[in-house]
Amino acid sequence: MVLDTATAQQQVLDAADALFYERGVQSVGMDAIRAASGVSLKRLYQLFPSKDALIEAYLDRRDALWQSMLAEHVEAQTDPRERILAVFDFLYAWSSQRDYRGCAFINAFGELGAVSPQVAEMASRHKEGFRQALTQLAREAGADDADRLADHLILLSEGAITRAAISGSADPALRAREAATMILDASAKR
Amino acid sequence: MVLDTATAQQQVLDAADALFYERGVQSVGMDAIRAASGVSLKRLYQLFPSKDALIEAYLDRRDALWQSMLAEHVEAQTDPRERILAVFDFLYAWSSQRDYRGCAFINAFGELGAVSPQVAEMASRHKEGFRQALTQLAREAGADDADRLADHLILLSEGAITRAAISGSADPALRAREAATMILDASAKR
DNA sequence: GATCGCGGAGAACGCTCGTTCTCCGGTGCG
DNA sequence: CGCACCGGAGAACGAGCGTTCTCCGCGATC
Repeated sequence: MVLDTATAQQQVLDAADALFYERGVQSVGMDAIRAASGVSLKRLYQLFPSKDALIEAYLDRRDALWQSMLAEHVEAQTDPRERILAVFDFLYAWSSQRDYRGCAFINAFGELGAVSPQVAEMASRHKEGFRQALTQLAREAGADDADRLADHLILLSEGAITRAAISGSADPALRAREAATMILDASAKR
Repeated sequence: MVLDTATAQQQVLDAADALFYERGVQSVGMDAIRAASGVSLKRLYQLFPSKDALIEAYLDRRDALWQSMLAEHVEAQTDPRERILAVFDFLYAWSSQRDYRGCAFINAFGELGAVSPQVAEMASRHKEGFRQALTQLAREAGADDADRLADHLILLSEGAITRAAISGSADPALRAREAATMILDASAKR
């Protein structure tokens, strides 16, 4: 089977995403990715010169996908407060997926953060991006200390993400949404 | 060097704890634990028949240690509200440690949760224990829905734990404490 | 003092895995 | 039609690792 570069790359990334996310980065061998993608090892190494490069591409794509899914939920709302709460609706929808396994960056950081500065850096950047998105939403909502509000909201979000993964339930996102409304009310009343 | 069983076990667990926590479970070989503990491989395998068994012992000890550190901070306070906030003071102290790398259970779950039911189960139990401790504190504080309050507090806690690990700063614990006071105030006012 | 057995040091074994190499069939171009 | 090249399949290689085995010295026992 002969594939042009673009679709071969797509299939490799699809396979890597599914396997890395499901089983963790270190537990998945390059051969498993070859088998799942249907792309020969030779080609695989032409597209990504090492496993590290593939991991990087995997995380890059996750980051982009995650941001766009979040944006989709947020942009469906117009009221500034509803836009903030939409973050938690997104988390609920995400953590309800059958194959949900938590945040790929937190998982990769736990696995390799101390061993690969590359991965640590990408996790840090991913979370910083999320922080900035929340800060922007907090600003739009007219918070007098948008940074602080964003910090509080991000704690609830991260908590919901990891608790949902470990407990295997999407409930934490609902609880996080409740807590977020309380924080929003308390912030507004100041 | 000849060691009696108890101290050999102690040294192995000390070495395993330091290495597993710092670099992740999969990145550390049995030989590294042998070198760090000064216990021969033969003895090591007499004490722990497999790496899996050692991982289990490592997590067990972490769980006990973590619970006792938490209890220490909580019990230093008598006022119910202060006892709840002491949880966040504990998180601050913990995440300020130089070798802090987040929650060992979250990290192990990210690495092996999908591959080892053993590890997944232990992570789940550890978090459940934390949840129950918080529920107890919430009850003592007279919350009308202690379970819900505990759920909100645990989200802030988990968020602080993972954010501190990735950002390399202990600030998240301070932000979590602030958010917790807001949640407590809002809960009391109902 | 001879013997037995436990423990230490580390070599050995078998397996996995990241990466590269070999062989080979097919395809496009002169 | 012949040839050069690209890509596929998978063997091969070298390293790392979990686990076991071998060899040897030492202390205890009769």
